[in-house]
Amino acid sequence: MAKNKEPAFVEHITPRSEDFSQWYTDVILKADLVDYAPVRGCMVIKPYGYGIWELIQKEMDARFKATGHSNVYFPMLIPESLLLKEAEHVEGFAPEVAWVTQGGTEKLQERLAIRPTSETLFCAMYSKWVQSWRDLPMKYNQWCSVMRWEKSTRPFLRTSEFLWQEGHTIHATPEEAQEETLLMLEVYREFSENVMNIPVFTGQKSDKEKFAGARATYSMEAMMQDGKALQAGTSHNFGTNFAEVFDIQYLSKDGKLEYVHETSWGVSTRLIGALIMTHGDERGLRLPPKLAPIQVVILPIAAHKPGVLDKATELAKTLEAAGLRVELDDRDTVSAGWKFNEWELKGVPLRLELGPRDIAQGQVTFVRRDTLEKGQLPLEGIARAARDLLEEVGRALYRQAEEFKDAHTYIARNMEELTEGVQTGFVRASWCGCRECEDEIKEKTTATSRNMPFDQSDMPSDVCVCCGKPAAKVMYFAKAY
RNA sequence: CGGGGUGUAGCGCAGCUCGGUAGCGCACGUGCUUUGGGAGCAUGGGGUCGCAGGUUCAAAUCCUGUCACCCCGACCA
Repeated sequence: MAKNKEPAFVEHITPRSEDFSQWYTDVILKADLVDYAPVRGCMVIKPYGYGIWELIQKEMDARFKATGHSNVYFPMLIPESLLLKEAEHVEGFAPEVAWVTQGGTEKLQERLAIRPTSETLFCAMYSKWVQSWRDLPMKYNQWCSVMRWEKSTRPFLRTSEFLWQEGHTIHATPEEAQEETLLMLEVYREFSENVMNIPVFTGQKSDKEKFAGARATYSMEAMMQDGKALQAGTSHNFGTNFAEVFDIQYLSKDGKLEYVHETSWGVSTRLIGALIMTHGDERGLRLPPKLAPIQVVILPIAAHKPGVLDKATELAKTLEAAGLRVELDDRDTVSAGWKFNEWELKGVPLRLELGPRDIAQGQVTFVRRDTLEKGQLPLEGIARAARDLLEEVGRALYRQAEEFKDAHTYIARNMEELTEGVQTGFVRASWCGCRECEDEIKEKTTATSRNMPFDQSDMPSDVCVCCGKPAAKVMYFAKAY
């Protein structure tokens, strides 16, 4: 057999190196994460894809609770008058709002927006609920879907309706609100690195790129394997901007009426897109162990031979008892070779093969999805060994992503270097801070400002990469999804 | 929104130029043989050709419109 030929399964997925976009589409469809819905721009998230989202929710929600937040549910419809209250906010979202204009057979007196985000609704309710400083802070979160009438869509990255969580909090002081804003960004960063195994750039957005109605927006930006940026989570500080418009006031300790300071923060099913584009390879998905709906797949080999299936079932039970998410693939309708490729496409982090030879020697054959490294483990103590291996897979995925990120992060001192850098990655540059330069950079390179790192100490240059005037900030630039 | 492409069986495609009984591979059903990297043979089932108009004795094929999806741009927290 010709060893240098590509294996047959490669024909089923467009090579990642050849066409990254098509590869992405092929992988999500073939791994059975989503399907296109009959509604324009909408997708159905299928069981395997939704399983990933459920695990994201579970991990994320525990972190929200641990930082003192409670879950609530707000309606999906927003009266037009409410949405129109904050001018900057409306301007930002108006072009992509879907409207309900009729109820049953009657035309509505006032149009209702299908929520593109819920700041205005939260504000309306907060203004009813807050009386005194004793009511503060209020720290709520909701898991829901929102709708934005996007012109061009891609599964998980940009769809008309998408699932997310939106946290909305109000505080007595600016200091508390800022602390909350940065705390939740930190929650997102920790989650991304430890649960998704994705390194991120955290920092503050420019005025141009900040959220409509926010005083300050912070983001985490992840680098995809084509070098483009994916905004993976945002945290906003509104100051008293919305409070003044919606009249959210409280009576302070010394008896004065004060406006509350408000924050909001969110992540969405876009994170699943980030997983795919960060870790995926030519064979398909490589899921981080903490988010894999199936962490270990067990393949009985020559399952018709006596004892094999029993032993495999026993192995599955042992691992399940140890708290692992296990699938025993005992299908007799497809060959072992087929199963190998299928589970690799679906990104299961660890595969255990159990055949007559393994059983005779009291061992199991393992294959790591991240490296495809193959070896043997004793059946004795297998649960512990499997758990250790899964942890190592997670660490290895992170290391690999981090190496890629570091190798594709460049320093630019002039426009030539910036232009070249954003072709394959992120560019760290000094910036004067003015909108004109940001626009010019986008015009010339199609790259946008991503965020300004918190550590501003290491300036690439003391003049702006674009206009040559004195530099004010270190900014990352990249092409973005 | 602009440029390019694609819609024919569950999936991948051919047929369209030049109108004349709907095809192929995979998958699926049944039987036997197989089983450690995408098994083999035999046999069988499945399609208002994206949708709507039009031309014609006759349309998957020609004409008009429309919808959806993919890629590249533009736009966009």
